[in-house]
Amino acid sequence: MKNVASVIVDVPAMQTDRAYDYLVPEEWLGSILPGMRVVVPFGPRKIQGFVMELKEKGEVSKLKAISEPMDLVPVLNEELLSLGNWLTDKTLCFKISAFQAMLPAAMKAKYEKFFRLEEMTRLDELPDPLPDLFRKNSEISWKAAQEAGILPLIQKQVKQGKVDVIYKVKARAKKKTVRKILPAFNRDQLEGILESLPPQASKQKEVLRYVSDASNEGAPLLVKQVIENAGTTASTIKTLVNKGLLVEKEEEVYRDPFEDRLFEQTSPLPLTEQQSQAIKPIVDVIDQNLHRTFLLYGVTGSGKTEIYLQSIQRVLEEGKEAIVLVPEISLTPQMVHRFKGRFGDDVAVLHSGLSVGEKYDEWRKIQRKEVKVVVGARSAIFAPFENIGIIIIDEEHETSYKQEENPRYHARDVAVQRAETHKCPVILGSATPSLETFARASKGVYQLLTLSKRMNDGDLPHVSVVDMREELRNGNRSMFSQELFDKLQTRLEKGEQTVLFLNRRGHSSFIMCRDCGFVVQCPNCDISLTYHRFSNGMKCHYCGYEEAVPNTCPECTSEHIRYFGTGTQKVEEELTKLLPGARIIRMDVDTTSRKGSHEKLLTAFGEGKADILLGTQMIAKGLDFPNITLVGVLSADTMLHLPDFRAAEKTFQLLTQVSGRAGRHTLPGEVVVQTYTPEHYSIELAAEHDYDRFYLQEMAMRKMGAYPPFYYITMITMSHEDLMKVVAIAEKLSAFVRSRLSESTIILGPAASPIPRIKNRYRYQCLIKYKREPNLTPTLKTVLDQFQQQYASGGLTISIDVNPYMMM
DNA sequence: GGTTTATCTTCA
DNA sequence: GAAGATAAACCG
Repeated sequence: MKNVASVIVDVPAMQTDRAYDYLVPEEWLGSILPGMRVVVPFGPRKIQGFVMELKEKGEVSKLKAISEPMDLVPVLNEELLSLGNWLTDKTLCFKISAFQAMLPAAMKAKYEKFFRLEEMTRLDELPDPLPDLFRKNSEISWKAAQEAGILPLIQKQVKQGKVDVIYKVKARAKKKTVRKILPAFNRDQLEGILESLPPQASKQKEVLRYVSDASNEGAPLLVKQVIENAGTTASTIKTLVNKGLLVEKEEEVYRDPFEDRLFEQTSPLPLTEQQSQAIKPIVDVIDQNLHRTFLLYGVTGSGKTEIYLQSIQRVLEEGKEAIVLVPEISLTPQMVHRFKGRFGDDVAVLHSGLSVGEKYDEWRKIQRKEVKVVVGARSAIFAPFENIGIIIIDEEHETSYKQEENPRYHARDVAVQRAETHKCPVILGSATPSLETFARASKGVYQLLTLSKRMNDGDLPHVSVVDMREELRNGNRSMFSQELFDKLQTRLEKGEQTVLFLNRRGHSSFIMCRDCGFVVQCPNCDISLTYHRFSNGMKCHYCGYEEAVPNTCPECTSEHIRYFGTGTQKVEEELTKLLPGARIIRMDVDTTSRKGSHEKLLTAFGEGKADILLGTQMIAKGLDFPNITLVGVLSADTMLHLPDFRAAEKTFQLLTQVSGRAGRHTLPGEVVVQTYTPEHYSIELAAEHDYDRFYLQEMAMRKMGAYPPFYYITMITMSHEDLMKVVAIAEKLSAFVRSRLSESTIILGPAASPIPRIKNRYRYQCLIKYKREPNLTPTLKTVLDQFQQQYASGGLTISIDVNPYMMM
């Protein structure tokens, strides 16, 4: 009899990163299955866990029993369970983190502690104010006790055995319900009932008539609607329920994030010659149930989405499911429209803009097989489908597909892994593929499909690169070059729209003293504080530290201290000064933080309510309005100087992407790129729309620097409050790693991180570059093991990032 | 991660 | 020698 469950418990720590065995109580035998969440006793408390497998015998002799199951059916199927193990191996994360990453946040448990009277304890034994409190409630929450300042008092009672501590696991997920009512009689009885009611109860009679009439077939009616349609109130209905004439019931509903939106149904569009060529191999692979990865390399506007849609159509016809990943989808409502438009209610949407509850509901639609297609951001790659027929990753090169916290996975790798098990194709789509992907396509590891023509046969916009040093020499000190300014003005006159694009990184507005050059820095992190006009304060992006803007320089007491840099707010100010008539929409963290505001601003712009859209990289995506004929990039090279070997690649991708926003329809588009380094190949070649040459040039650079795709890299970052300690540990750690890895492997460092201190912790890093290193994972595991003690006691943290995208 | 248990400090 | 602080061990 398999009545022992091995369980991964919700304690993300090295020591607990293994399965614990529990007895399955008789009453749950057969209903507790692998992949379910359960509540288990762990030490003195109760926590959540995932059942891995059922077996006959436990590892130790006496086992505790599972307290209760948290699910009716498994939330992780067999495939996802083994995918979790794979993820753990690949990213060196805790098992529990891997499983939690695969589920919506709503399913992560919350814990709370309570005090309860021991059975034998009488109230008068306790000191004030405990008797009163326990008289009111049989349980006092830990938090409440703490807030009331009586925590030490209660804990004393606990020690004396008079009060007990109990631990509760709370499910975060709440299913949304609506109240509905049903008549408790059938239609023939209605007249009799109406007569039996007192004559003055006219409202009640009206409601009964309405309900009896409206609920044919005995379908329950929404209370809300009855109130509206019968012109009554909640209390009338309540009275009728109390009289037993109506039956009330709660019914579960999905929160619908797209409730009041209509999606116009679309049908497959005829494909161009190139599109048909590209889709053929995909369809072949679908028909043959094969796994293969395709790179769909198509210039902006070449119709990649239609290929996605028709491939999915094929997959659905075969009775299978599809996963579509898009970068931070809340930014591309247009994409949602296209999928909902084609596949209607078969589509679930998972993106960061949804509330926890909404995400949970969308996830359950997938789990219950109520949808066939999921469109979502990174984590949607874990959608619990069981019969996947295709996985599509749009804008494959986007770095948001890499999760920057544990488990540090890349959705692309997970996609390929899942597609292998499901024997289905993966399609990576991009106009500017990542070097890694394009290199694989060139080598034939991926199959390359090319779309070189724009669908409307339009030309790519003309890009002119403006040397800002030249502008400066000519005495133009503003942030707009003469050329950009002239073109802006022409657009305004013609009533056409402009998008102005500002690189945020490295140019956020900091506070600097004009006399001595002093920059206000965060006291906890080695980074300058960012000015926020909203609160007239300065904020640290890393630790959240905030302080008011000083009136005088703390260094030299000069009064010429003010904010610098080209924040979007500042650009907006200058724009209104230079072009007083222009209507501007600004999109940045400040104006888009509220839910739905992003879409609202975009819609307003699309409806022509503004002449200029000004924003950070968030506007680079999914912007597709016919009236945009000018795109301006204010400073193309800010990103170029970051300490990141992908800086050139990112610059190229970004410039290509923004330029693609201009002239997508009948009106021709123009792009102006302002830069201080016009000779840089990433800027030059982006202006020429020449990805192929950029690829060759950048590959040469990567080869020289021994970077991906020629080498794999893994980054180890150590941090500690004590600078000397972290230096010592870093030395020891890298020496150890060096001793265990092969000769051909390059180990850089240890060296201080580009941001040497965050939240008062000093950071050192070590970069490992390797071509083939079978010993790497075991070595890293040993590292984690060996430094565990200091990890636990000395406040050391080690983070390992296999294939990092953030080098800071 | 939280809790209990073992070990070390500190101070009368 | 007890109370308090800190490190180590364990959780089935």
